[in-house]
Amino acid sequence: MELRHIRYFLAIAEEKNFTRAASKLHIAQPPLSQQIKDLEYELGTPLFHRTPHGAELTDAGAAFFEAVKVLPLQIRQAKEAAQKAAKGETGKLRLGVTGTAALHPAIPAVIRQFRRRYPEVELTIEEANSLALAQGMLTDRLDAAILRPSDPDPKTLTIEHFLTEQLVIALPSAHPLARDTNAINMLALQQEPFIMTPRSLAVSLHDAVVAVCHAAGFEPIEGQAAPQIASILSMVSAELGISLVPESMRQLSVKGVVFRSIGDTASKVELAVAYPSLHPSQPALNFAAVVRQQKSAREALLAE
Amino acid sequence: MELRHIRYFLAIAEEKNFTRAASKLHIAQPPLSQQIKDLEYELGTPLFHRTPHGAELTDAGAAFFEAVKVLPLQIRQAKEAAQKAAKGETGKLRLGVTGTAALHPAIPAVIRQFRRRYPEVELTIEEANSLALAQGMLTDRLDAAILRPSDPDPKTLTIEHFLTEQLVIALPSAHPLARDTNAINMLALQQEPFIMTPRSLAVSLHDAVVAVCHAAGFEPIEGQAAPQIASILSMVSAELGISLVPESMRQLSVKGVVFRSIGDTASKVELAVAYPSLHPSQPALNFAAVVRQQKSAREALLAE
DNA sequence: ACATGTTGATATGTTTTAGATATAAATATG
DNA sequence: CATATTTATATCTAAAACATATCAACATGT
Repeated sequence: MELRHIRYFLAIAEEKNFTRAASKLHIAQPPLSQQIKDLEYELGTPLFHRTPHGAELTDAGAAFFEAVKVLPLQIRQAKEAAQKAAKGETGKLRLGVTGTAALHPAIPAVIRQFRRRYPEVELTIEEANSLALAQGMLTDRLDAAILRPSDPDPKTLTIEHFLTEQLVIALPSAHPLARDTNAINMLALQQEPFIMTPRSLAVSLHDAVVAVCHAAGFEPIEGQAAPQIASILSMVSAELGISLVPESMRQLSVKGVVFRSIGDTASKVELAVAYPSLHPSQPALNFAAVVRQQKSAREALLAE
Repeated sequence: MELRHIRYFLAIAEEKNFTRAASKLHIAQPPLSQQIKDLEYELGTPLFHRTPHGAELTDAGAAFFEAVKVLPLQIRQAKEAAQKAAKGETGKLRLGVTGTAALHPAIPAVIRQFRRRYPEVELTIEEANSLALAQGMLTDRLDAAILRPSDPDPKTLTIEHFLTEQLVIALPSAHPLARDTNAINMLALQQEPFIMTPRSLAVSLHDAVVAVCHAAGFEPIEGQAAPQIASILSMVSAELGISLVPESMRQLSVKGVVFRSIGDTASKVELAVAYPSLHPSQPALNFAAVVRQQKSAREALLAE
């Protein structure tokens, strides 16, 4: 039995007439009779009473009709389900976000935009450092991530730049330099211990901090290591040292910590969207597309 | 899209391997690849990731799988539904029973047997006189009936004899002849008015009564006409006359009525099963078969 | 490292079968 | 009773499913 038999059977059941059904099916009447004959042979029972004015269902035909009438709709829905999944309109997106990015207002904006555009995609968000995110994507635990890119990232990931932000200085509020709200010259910090995330966990942030110091002409004194942004700020608050953090951290107001701009040296850290190069899921590609679109919108806004 | 595509797709999804799926489907591997390619083209998206060690579902493939995995079962069930209906194991039987037959113990036995043999058939029973039953079958209100056959029944009905029963005399209990429990000679009744169903409603019963009188050598005096068996007996009870009724009526004990056997003359009325000759429903044929079987059983029992 | 055995894809020929055309048989209808 | 319906049958054609042979890609094991 093939779907053709079902389609032909249903057409005759509806038209109650072989000839009309055949023309509706865009075939001639003899092959239609033939196909129904084959179907009846396979079922072992006639499905229609043939009369000189058409055809009507037998009891067996009526029972068969009840069982198969939903099939064409089911087939159409199966097709649509496959196509929606292929377009990434259904399914799931396991998204990773690096800890120091979640506070940037562009990130929730991107996520909001994605949810609006793809409401049927089940979205789960995981927060971790950039290294863990990269590994998550390679081990198929994550589909895409917002992270701070680093050049030595393996070629197995596709990374698309999203935005660049400045670094700012996080100071204990009791620090002498905190009295002034003006920008601070980096050289004034060359004796301070720098609280940093270990390079192994967040390559690009670490390197950016070091680069700023080098540009100012000194090597930073490495103070306490801290794996997450929250712990950095509480260490600053505890007066264990100072830190350079992305400016979006200003969103976070922590007691005993003030932020100051860098006065003399240019600095930048990047946020990017990443997904596996090998078999990226369609929702991941769609998410990257939303990021690109948001990036254009941001840049148009900044250019005004 | 044809069911072949679904079957092939499901086989590969299960085996996760084109070659193994092909041998399971008893076809070679190239046509299988070709069919899947065609299916993917129709859906507009790949369904499998081909790898050097087999094939696994894409997201679209997984969505398609969820939608079509029940189809083979559904097709099988549709087939079975048609076959059961064709065998008369499902559907309905609208059965008519003539009023003077319902009391014969063989009738409930037949119905009980049919219900046991065809438990999924919806059975409705209607009681009416033989004429109404015959018309009901010709106007497709009834599928089969137990009735008292009469020769002039149109050739549009198939009638199969079931059993023959004797007539007995129904007397008011105050009647002088009721004092004796012996059989009564018909000639003793030639002055009594006979309460009868009109010939137009129950040809064979009427004719049988008249035949018994003729055999005894007299013309019965027609008394009150009564359409149903219950009214005959209450008229006898009211001493409006006497009546000849099928012996199964002895089951009915009506106050003021006694039954006596006919002493001298042979008499018989028949019960038969009937169904339309033109398009008998399978349940009707099955019912007739149960009647035949019950008839054999009865005759074997009586022959002992 | 390289031969070997997997995998699925491609090319081409054969066979099956769906469908077309022509016609017949059956049965209502004017 | 002729005519216009209906579905069924016979025969042919064209499409498509399938088979065989072969290839290309990749993993694996000596």
